[in-house]
Amino acid sequence: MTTQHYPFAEIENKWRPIWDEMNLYQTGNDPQKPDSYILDFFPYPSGSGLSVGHGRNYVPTCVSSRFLRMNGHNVLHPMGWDAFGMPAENYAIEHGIRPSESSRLFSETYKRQMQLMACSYDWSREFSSTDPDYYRWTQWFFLLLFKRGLAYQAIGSQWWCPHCQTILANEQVENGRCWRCDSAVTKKDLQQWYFKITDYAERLLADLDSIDWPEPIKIMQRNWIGRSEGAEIIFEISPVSETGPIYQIPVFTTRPDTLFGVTFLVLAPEHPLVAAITTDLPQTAVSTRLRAGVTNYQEQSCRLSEIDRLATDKEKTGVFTGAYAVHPLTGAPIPIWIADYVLLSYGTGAVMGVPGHDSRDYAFATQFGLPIVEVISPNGKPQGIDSCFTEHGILINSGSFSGMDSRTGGVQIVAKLVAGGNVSTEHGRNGRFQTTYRMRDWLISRQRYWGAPIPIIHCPDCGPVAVPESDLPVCLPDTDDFAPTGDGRSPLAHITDWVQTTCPQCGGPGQRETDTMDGFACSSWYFLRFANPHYQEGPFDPEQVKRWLPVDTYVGGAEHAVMHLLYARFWTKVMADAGLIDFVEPFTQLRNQGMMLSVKDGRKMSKSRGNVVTPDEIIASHGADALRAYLLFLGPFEAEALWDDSGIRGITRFLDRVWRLAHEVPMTGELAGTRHEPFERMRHKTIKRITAEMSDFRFNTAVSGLMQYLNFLVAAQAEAVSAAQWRQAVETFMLLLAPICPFISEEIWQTVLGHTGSIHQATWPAYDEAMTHDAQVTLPVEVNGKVRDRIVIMMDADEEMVRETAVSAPGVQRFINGRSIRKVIVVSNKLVNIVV
RNA sequence: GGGGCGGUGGCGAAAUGGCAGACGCAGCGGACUUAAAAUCCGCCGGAGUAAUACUCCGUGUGGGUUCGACUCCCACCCGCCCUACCA
Repeated sequence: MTTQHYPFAEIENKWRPIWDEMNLYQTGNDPQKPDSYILDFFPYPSGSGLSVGHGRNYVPTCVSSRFLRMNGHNVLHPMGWDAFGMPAENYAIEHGIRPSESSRLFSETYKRQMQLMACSYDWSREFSSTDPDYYRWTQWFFLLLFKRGLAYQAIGSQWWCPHCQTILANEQVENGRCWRCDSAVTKKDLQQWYFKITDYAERLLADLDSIDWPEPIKIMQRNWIGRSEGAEIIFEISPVSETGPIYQIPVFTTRPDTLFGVTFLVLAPEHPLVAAITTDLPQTAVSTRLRAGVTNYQEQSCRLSEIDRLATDKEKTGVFTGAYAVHPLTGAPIPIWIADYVLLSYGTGAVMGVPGHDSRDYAFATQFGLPIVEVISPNGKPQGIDSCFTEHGILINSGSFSGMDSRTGGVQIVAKLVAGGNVSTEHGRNGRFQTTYRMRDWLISRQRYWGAPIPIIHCPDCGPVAVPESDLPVCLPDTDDFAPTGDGRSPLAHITDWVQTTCPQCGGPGQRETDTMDGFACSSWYFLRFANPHYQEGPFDPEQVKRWLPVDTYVGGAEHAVMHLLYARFWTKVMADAGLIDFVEPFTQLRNQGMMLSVKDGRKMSKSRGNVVTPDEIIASHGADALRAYLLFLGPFEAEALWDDSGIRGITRFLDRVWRLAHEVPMTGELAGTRHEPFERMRHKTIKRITAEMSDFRFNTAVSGLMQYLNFLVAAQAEAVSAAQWRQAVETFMLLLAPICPFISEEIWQTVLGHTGSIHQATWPAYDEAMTHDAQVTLPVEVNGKVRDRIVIMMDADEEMVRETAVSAPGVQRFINGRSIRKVIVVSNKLVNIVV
């Protein structure tokens, strides 16, 4: 019986229920075997379901898991849902259902599609971050951070998305726009909860060196953390009157060496000291105008959209406050300005203006006619102030520091300030060495319903009090009234029954915190839960976590480079500090799959662009095996790939030919007396190659390697190969193909080859190194770097012999043409190059 | 402005110091067929030549290192992505 085409639908329908029945992908538990934990990023199910683009993530990890299982590993390859958050909630609002319902619908679709693609997850470990059994422990972790002083409340001017009606964290604002809905964001003052991730900045930076992550991701994290070494320098303000208070303005600078070049100070418009120091002497017309100007400017910069304010090419703006600071080393009066190019949230919210050596300060000074002083020069001679010089050099015009190298000088200037400078201060010093980080604390409050409630009770007498662990979870109340109200408070605030409670500390009346947690809290520890998702005694089972964690291979898109991946590292370090776990990095190896672009417009596949191809349609028309193989074949795992429907025909043809070959070649009968040598060598070569490529995430070349092996086998049908050898070749082929194309390989394995067990529980084939190359090799022989002839010699032949054979080859002689040979390079088993 | 990634046939790509274009798509020619589909065989970077053959050119551009460079180094051009007054 020879069937022309591989009947994918029939074969898939046959095996799906059988595999389910035998629980094929259950996590291994054999103490003799090594354990491997291979994990996909926690997906956030959306209403549009999966596109083939998602397969770029899930298929490779599945193939890897299958490969490891066949290589004798216990494999933990689980899947679950990061289901709190706005898409589910917005969908619920639009469709008049509850978010719990929309979340369930979305994750069911994801699961169905993943199963369609034959992703080999252990579904018995599935959970959702929205299960009270799960978020109970997310709340437990909140309390852990709270008790360790790492969760705190502060009032702050925060990003506010008018469309989503919620506060956003810094990293959720992209170019002044909301990362989810793309609306322009504004600012709003609210009491918020923060996690003190900045306490871990140094360790988050340092430990990057110990993990096997793509270098670009590490670089992005380093940039995000933004460590910057310099000094804090304190400027005192000349008192406005004899009795007035003496204010101090600390500034952060990376260039203390330029201190003698300071000609002004600039505060952020929102800086708390602005109102206090702005000259307020109503008897003079000038200062009244100043005060009005400052107030006016402050209002203006609040109103400016973030996009405008961040536009670096716009003209510098600012106003003078009327106040003067005292230069800590020279005692000179320094005018104090405010300007929106200084950010309150970085450093101290104030900078010293050094127009001679900072391009922004230069632009500002030029704009407002402020003096420019040159204090660094490349060669120690004044260069003039027509432009600003931002490099290091030799200090000039810097008192006793003149003539020093600016790096040395900077250190000495700070040392002088630490000792007290020339101008006395109350603290006895005018500065110190200081390291600043660009990273801010992690804002976790969300004024939305669909999230894990923050487990805090506000008591008028005791302040914010932790909900006792025994009272967890603080469940989300069932309500139909979950739409945001636009007043900046969570919808939970309107559910009085839920809000009103008693203080666990004093027993008096208390009110529940109504903010919910950022979804990134849920995804900061889920990888621990998978080790034993049904554990009830704590967030995770310490014994199973010891066994499986940290995650061996973690796979997802590069877009989470600074959010999820930084938060999860932070929580892991907190857990380690609390003695809960014995490792400090959650993901030993990270790999990023490339984006899937549509061939239609060359852009990322997304529902809004209308260029989505779903796995459902491809599996219906070509089968799951073809989809899987094609996804891998498109290009390198980590590179972006273009989805082009027409290319999948190549895979379909390949599977049809595999099907036919397996049915056509003779696999029973007498073993011939002699073994077909090249046939056997090719088998070993292919095993070696595919094994290496699978281990190395080089799935695209693994697929083409299998195609080449098939081409070889098809051609070998013309050769005299014994039935036994054919059988062995077809078995090997199916085993190598099994992780990529689980259905066709299983069908041939059991039905054609007659095995009784599943191919997915079979052992990966072994190869003999000695058989992975031929006895003879053909070497190209070059003359002056150009191939002129080929010689056939024995593998590992003696170099002298190779040289002689090469030189005497006719094509070579023709080109040497009597010239003298200067050098002969012999690269063993590769090539010969003759230099004449 | 800063950072990252990339640039190889008509297309997706392979080769990471050693025969550039494996493997596949599309295309062209042929076989089979009444015909088509499917399948199979062949060709498939450019130029020169009647031509087997052969020669030359060719991995964004220009230099360099090397017996030898898609690969390493320097400079530049182009595209995409991220980030942005971070003091």
